[in-house]
Amino acid sequence: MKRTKIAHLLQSGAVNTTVNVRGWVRTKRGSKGVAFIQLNDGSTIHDIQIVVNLETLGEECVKNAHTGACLSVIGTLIASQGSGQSVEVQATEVVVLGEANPEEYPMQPKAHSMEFLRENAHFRPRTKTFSTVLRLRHGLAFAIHKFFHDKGFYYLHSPIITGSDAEGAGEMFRVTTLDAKNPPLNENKEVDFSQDFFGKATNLTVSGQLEGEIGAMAMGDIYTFGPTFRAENSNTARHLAEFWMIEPEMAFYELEDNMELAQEFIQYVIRFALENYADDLKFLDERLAKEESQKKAEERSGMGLIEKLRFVVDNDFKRLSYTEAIEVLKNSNHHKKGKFQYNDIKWGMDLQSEHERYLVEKEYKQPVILFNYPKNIKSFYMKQNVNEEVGKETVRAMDILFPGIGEMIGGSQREESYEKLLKVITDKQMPMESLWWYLDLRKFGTAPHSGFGLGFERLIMFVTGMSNIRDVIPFPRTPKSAEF
RNA sequence: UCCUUCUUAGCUCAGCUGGUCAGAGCACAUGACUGUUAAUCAUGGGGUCCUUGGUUCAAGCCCAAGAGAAGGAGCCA
Repeated sequence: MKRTKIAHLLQSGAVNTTVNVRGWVRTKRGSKGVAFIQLNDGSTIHDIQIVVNLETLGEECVKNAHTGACLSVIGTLIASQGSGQSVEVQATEVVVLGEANPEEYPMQPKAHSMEFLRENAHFRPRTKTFSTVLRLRHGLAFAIHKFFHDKGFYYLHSPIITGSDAEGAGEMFRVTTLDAKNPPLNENKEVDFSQDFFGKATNLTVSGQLEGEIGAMAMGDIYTFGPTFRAENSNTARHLAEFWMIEPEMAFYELEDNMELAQEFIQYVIRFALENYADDLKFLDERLAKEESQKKAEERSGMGLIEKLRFVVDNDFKRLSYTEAIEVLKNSNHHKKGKFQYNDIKWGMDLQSEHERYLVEKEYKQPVILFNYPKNIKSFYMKQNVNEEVGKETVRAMDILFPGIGEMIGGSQREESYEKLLKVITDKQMPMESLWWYLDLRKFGTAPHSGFGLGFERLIMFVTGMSNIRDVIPFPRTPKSAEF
């Protein structure tokens, strides 16, 4: 008999039909004559209740239906006599496809700590919270493709292995087939990468942006969406060594167009989640409310998860130039009372996360777009603003800051002038030879263009309300941790 | 990488000033119960107190080193 997914079963409500459901046991309970099994197959957050009449079917058939076991159940979908659910399956046949020895199976029908679940990442998707996160992760990925596709953007597959070491976004993972114990050396006693697989030193990509610009300078609007890798030894709830990034790159976009697109994009995908994953979000909303109620009053965010998402969808993000932001910080009571750890606020400094958090969480209480940053603290490829006083040069960069997350998006208008870009590269003593093709884009048919990068996991964190980035990716990669 | 904290039963944790301190709840097993919703009730099994070394008459508790984890910082997305 053909299997019906639980999501479909609950939606159709076709009572008095015979169905076959298959899934994993959440809990089993019951008395002498009847057993109740909560079965879940991942298709929805909701379980289906299986009712087993032990007198007619015998106790043996559910003896091994412990938490975690996989079952195939044939039965009749009926209106439930109980109050916890509207329909249930009155079983006529229960087959245990895969047992789960309760003495050894680590998952239990109770709340586990997120740490424990990370250590059991192979069973983690069987929990309510994590399967909900995974459904939303899928939904958001789909929404991202839909948003860009509907706008006429092309999905460009930037390389995972890169020979370019000039992206400057962070420490890189070396990719090599050379013998780690005994690598070939050149005259200078350095590793001779000319003998390596690619004939040169290669790494895992830290960003697809530079390749994205190649796409934009021919296809107009493109986006990349793939894994990126940073070998930074950062141990925080907001960083991963392997994470997914979305990087659109658009020809003929100025910084303002870039900011507009970024806001529209975030609002679109969040609206998509609200419209298509209401049940999952409701569960996360309640979960977060429970968590919040245990916090001290001053640490509470004051808004529920769904409320927060609606707010972001319905309101324009606050736009603020870096220079204005410095003024706001300087004039804040927080600063005057010396409450910032780095309280010496002056133009030209890189904003610390406490400053960003103050702006987003205390001053404006909404997403904030900061733009026009000092040239000296930003990347080489960003376009410089014109007519500025000496020592106060800025570039057309923008960051979008989110409450609880920090930087969600970093982007800029790119320098399209060959001469200006060449000068910056020379001044910064960057390796010209690996950037020849990047410079060629300016030499031949250059155009104003812009783009940004969005950390997919940080978006998922915001939408799900999860507080640790390791809990929004199936297989987190962090320093000292690559199990599974 | 730095700072702080943590590591006791399968899980979540308690364990006071170093001296009946090997404990609870849940889970699990067995039994009871005619429809349960984290079912309930009774009984039971279950421990390298992270590791190593030290102090002490005596260490789960104090000290040192190591391992792992969490939170914060830096870096960033």
